Amino acid sequence: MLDIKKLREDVETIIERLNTRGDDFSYLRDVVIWDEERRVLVQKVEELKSIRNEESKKIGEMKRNGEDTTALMAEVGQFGDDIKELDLKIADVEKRIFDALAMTPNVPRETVAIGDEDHNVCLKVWEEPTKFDFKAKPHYEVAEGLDIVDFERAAKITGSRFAIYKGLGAKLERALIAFMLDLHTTEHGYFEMIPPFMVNSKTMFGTGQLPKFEEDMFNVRGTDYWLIPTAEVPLTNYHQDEIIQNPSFPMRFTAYTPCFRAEAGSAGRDTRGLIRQHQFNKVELVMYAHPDHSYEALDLLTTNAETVLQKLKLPYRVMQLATGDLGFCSANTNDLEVWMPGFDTYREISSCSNCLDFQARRANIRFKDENGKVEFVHTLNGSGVAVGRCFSAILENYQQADGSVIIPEALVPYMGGITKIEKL
RNA sequence: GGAGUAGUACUCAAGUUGGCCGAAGAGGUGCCCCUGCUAAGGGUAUAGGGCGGGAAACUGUCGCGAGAGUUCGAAUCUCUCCUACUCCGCCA
Repeated sequence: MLDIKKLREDVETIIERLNTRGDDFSYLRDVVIWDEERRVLVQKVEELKSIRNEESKKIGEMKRNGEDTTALMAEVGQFGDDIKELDLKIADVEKRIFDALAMTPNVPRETVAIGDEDHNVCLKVWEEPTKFDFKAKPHYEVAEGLDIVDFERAAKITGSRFAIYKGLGAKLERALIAFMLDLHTTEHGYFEMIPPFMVNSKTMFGTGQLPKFEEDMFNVRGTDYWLIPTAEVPLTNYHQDEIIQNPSFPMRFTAYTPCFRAEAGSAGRDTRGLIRQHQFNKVELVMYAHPDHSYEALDLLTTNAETVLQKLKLPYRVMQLATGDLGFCSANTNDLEVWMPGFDTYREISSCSNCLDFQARRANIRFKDENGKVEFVHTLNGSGVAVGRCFSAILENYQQADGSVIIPEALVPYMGGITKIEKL
């Protein structure tokens, strides 16, 4: 949620910068006008309420003294209707403002390149793409060759875009989850949680999924519960409606959860394999940062996610997203893209974002500093990393000519000493 | 899932024949005094926050789980919802 006070101050600059996302945000000028209307109405109604409060108090005193109050009661009664009418007008204008702001994304950081995804900037390349002396297969062919992922039966028991991990495939997925959580909790200072995998609408609003992206989520029929599209949702909302006393920033949370996405707008894209599933596993990293230091926190968060890929020796690059490619809540996002030999390209495996106070305003997450000043925190989130895509990247980068897959050294302890997955 | 009870400030808790309650009291915490440096005693302060007005001092309004209603006026009455606890049912 944008700060209405900032919008008041300089609506033109904000519109200009929002427009770099590739949409038209000139409607925000109306929002500023509505806000002025609102303040005029508020002043009027509060004046009336003040009088009414005073007169009502007087009635109470008079009644106690046994005086006749019918005249005064009738007089004050007149205020009631005016107050009611003004309150309705205020509610109406507030709803218009709220609805508009609820659908308005965050303002991109000034330093972010302007344009669509072709303008994303490569900040870093780690290691050269893996070389093979045979033709590298895509992960789904490797997986099916080893019989460790079953797409057909998943389609039978559920539907398309689902997978069943089997045998050493299931073990590898589980090993990755444990490896990532251990890394982040013991070496990077994150606090581990297992949150609910369903959340209510208010929580979905807090992190920006609702109201705009409703069709991308799964809603549990007959309830106000939604399957989480990422653990960012429950983790970021953990301190929803709270004032955190003297926090030690950056506060760090991590969780493994499955993630559920309807993929409404991606029919026909990535239909084969594990890249785009309705359900996938992810280890998520969430930070609350001091407003003055949230970009340092973003660097740290990105580095923490990178460490996963470095320890697994998976080549990747870091891309700073251009304005047109930024997510709704984000002001600045670094994507980690892992090298996928089977596709001969880099694919996103983590997305690390600084949302500034945008989500904190929506979820009402504040803190009180030593001076007693109450402020919104800055929230950040990033994958640390997407487990299914990491699994796929391992299959593609560690595949051998005979169809087997070497287990990355860092994972061997988590695989019970197994160093290679071979066809049985 | 059924039935009942409750939800007041950092904590506990009074207040529910509507007005003198934005809220007694206790604990906790801050500051001061006495003693002394281990207890203990006395005094005093301690809603935060949202939304407005104001250069500021300050001030208005809304806040007693949430929302709506009745009324000149609601913590107190009515309705809906949420949460916790107890009992029953079911169950990993």
